[in-house]
Amino acid sequence: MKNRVRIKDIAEKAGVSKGTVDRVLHKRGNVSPEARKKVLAAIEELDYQRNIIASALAYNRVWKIAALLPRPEEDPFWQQPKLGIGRAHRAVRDYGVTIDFYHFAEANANEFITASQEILDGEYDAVLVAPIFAKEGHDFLDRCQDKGLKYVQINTYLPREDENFMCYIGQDSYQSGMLAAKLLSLGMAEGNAAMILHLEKAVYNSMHLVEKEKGFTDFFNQNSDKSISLFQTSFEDIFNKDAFANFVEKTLDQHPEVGGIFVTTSRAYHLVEALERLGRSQVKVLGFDLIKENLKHLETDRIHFLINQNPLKQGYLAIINIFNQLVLKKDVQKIQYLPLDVVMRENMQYYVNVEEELHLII
Amino acid sequence: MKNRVRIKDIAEKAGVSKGTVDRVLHKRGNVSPEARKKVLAAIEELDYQRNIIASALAYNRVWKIAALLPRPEEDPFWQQPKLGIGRAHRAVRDYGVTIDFYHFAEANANEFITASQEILDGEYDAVLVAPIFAKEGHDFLDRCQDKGLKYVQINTYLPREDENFMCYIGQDSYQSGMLAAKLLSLGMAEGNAAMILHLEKAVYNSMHLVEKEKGFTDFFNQNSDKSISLFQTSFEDIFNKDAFANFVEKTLDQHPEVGGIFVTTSRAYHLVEALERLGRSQVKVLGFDLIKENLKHLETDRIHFLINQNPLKQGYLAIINIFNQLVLKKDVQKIQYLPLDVVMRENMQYYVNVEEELHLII
DNA sequence: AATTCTTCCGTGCACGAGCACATAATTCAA
DNA sequence: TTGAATTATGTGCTCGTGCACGGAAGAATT
Repeated sequence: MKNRVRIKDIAEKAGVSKGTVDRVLHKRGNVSPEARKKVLAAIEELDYQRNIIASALAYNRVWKIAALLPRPEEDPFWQQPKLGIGRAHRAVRDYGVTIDFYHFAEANANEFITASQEILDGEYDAVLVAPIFAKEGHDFLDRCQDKGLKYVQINTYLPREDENFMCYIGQDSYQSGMLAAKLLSLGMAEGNAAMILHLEKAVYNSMHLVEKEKGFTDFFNQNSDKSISLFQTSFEDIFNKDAFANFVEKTLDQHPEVGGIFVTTSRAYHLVEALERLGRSQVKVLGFDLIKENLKHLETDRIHFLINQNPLKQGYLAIINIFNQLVLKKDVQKIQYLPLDVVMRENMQYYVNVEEELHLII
Repeated sequence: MKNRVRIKDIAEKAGVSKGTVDRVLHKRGNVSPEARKKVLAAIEELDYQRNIIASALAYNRVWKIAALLPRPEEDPFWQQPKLGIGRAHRAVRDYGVTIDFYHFAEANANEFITASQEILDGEYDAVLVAPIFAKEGHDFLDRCQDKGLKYVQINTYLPREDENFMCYIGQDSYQSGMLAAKLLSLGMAEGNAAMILHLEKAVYNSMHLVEKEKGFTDFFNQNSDKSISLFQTSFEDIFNKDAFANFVEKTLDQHPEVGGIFVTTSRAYHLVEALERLGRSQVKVLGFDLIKENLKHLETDRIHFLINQNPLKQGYLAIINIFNQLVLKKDVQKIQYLPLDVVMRENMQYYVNVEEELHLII
């Protein structure tokens, strides 16, 4: 590593010792104005940049990060961010970063509260959280704020202004609705209808579902080259297959002109299985997330489009961003939207592969 | 950084000195079988993993990488890999990695030869190359092989078997043709025609254009739910706008049923401008690459789809892969296809943003 | 004038791995 | 059985940065 400017070089140039340079660099005080000036001039002139490697080695400290996510055993979606966090951890481990996982059930806000309390008591440097409960999420982040604990949000965005909010990594739900509408509209003819289907409990507590629906309807309002009618439905009890098939059948009978169905959650595969039972597979289906169950149907073109939420990347980038800010002291962007990947049978393999093998520094 | 197992810990556990452990780890020999056995047992038991940070600092060597690409001033596409290489360089700089750029004109194989000779003379540890000339590319890689110089290919893949071939980072051209066909077919009706348009000189010297065309036609052969006819055209002299407009007009007059045009290169914007002059903007257009000229038309829905070749990521990952193999001594995958991103007006902003700010370790 | 207290600055060790050199143990030859 | 050659092992310095400690110089107090 020749030619790289070292602290020692600055010290020589400025005619002081490396200790003084160090005090200037770290703003530790106890430096005379003249010495300070000479050091700063030397830093400027030689274009000094701290050697991160040596710095990390010398620091020899532990950066404690907590990750607070829904239980991955219950929903395959949440395995992906956890995987991404693990990958990122391997990339930054040698800098002294440790990560502890805390989990809660997706339907259980109390578990969220309990886990978040443990984190607050745990002397962490930063926390990565998926604040899927709006109220409890805000409460937790308020307390992080009080305690001076830095946090990164993934997947769900709770708008925040305080100093400790590092960044949000996730999707633009509204725009994903727009994109869904565009994709479904491609194959639809004049007079067709588009159906919005929420397969989730308590839809209107989930801001991102509301936003998706809004984007979807706005697209059709703004693009009126074909006249397409819209309607919205939802169904909660998806594990009751008969009831669900009945519901689908009745809805389609009422709306025989349906040309496309927008499933706002990751459960498009349930719809497809119902459609198949009913022998109504000609309608186009769009859903979210590259989970196994969906991919199976994408491969046979029964699901026509999936929008990828990049959950692995969400976890990966959240850790990398914490690392950049905490350890490398870089500024990071507050809102980081991941791309809305359009996945079809013809390009799915690459997204699935990428999930398997994110080719970054390990 | 507590609890991490160090060489010293292994030495103590095995009852030898850290020098002996070092000799075992680096297979330097001069270790008695018994000592070796004890050391290996200790490594196993304590699950030792080398501290990359400390290792890089101690190595204190320079890794010289050469990058051989077309001149970015001549084609905006090639600015992107160069940007990606720069980003990656910042991420690995402190490990002692240096990168020198060599450029050649896209139409000038002699410049390629000259530059590659300089690289061969330059004592590099690895070279990143876009071997867009098949013959000259193979010649160069043969000489790398003779000299023991490791190489990574981006963008264009020349199949190689030798030891020095590290990996290929780029696209699957055949599959991108398939995807293009699927996308254009979505909006087409029974009896429509799809047009393949090569806007490039010497098309049949460019393997990737041939592959794209093949994928495109294979899609329609394999999916015959609608009967769509296909035909192929090409035009070289794109900078002669009148001649090109004439050509487009004549072609469309001969094929009035054209519902979609597949532009196999990054020059879709030329087509769109010609169509506009002719007042024939209703036909769907698909092209490649998120360059400024294309994005302008994507935004107004005159280009309907762009397939992203991820040129920035190609450059970024090429360097990261060299780093992983050279410095960190990890195995890397030989063929790494990047995803085929479907970009439309509704999701373009995210891909453009990502190009601006790749959020990785800097 | 002698003392404490600041302010300023330099020296030296630590981090963990790599590697050169010195030294100890063993083998082999004469 | 002694000396040389070979093999095995340990010691200590290096990389660049961070930080603690201690000393010097000057200001403030008695």
